[in-house]
Amino acid sequence: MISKKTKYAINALVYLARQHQQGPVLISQIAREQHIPQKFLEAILLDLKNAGILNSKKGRGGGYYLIKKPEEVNMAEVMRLFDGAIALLPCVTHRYYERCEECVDEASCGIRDVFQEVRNETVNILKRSTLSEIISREEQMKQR
Amino acid sequence: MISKKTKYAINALVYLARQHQQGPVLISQIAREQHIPQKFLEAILLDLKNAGILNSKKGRGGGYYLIKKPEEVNMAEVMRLFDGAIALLPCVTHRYYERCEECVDEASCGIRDVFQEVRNETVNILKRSTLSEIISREEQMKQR
DNA sequence: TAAAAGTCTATAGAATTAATAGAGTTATGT
DNA sequence: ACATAACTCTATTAATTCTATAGACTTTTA
Repeated sequence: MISKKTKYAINALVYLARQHQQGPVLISQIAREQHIPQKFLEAILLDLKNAGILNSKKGRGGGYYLIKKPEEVNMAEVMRLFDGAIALLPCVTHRYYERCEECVDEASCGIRDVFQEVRNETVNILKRSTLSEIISREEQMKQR
Repeated sequence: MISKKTKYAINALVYLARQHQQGPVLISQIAREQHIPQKFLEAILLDLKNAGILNSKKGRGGGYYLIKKPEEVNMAEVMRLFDGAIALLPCVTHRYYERCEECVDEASCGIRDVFQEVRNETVNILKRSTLSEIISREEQMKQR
């Protein structure tokens, strides 16, 4: 399961992507409308800003806004930022690789092979799932 | 990430499947050869027995052995047994369904739609990954 | 009938996740 | 200039889950 942090992050991003290029949005507004604890959300938005996805403006009339294009922000990136590796085994990730302590022979491990496949397929799906993709799917679903 | 419990379970199952129909295997032997803490393994094997995958024989010459055919035990089943749902979101599972508390409108949720896809693809892969499938892949990898 | 082997209950330590509190800093509009 | 709105940072805590261990008990069989 993904963490609440990731889920909150995605929801906030979709919310902000919907008002792309309409100026900064208050943290308090995002928190209220997306049902996210405000203090928790502050930390999340800050991480997204440090990752170069959002930017913020201080003072009166300030808030957070998207700086990447909605079609350039994908779910794999967001998940990695908050939950780390996407793979289900430490020995099948590129960036967070770690050997399984109990492993007898990694090179011929059939389990590893299976989860390698799961990881690849999952990353493929998550990479093509961008904010704009999500929003356009939502519009389609609403129309029916 | 999957839990160590699931990982240990899979390793123990593959180990037992390799000696299918050759009589009971000692817990202590599985623990030693697969590098699994023995007491922890005992609990795992018991769960697998209660799930109808293994059976045990007590007393001298006893131990655990596979009662399902190796081609009938798949990774989806094992993962669900120890880690619960395979899906990454509570709202996209069949057996463990739960609404996301913070969700504004589930019916038109684009995030849900994405993770639905991930879940379906993952379950497909895990279901076709049986013990015999894993073992035959391992044989292939060893030959090279 | 003793030893080998599985079964069961309880507990504890470690790690992670989720959430909150509060002080501090910065930018803005008037 | 300056009050205010808003973001930033550090600590702390509560809750949950995961991993592992201990020990007593029961069953089976040579």
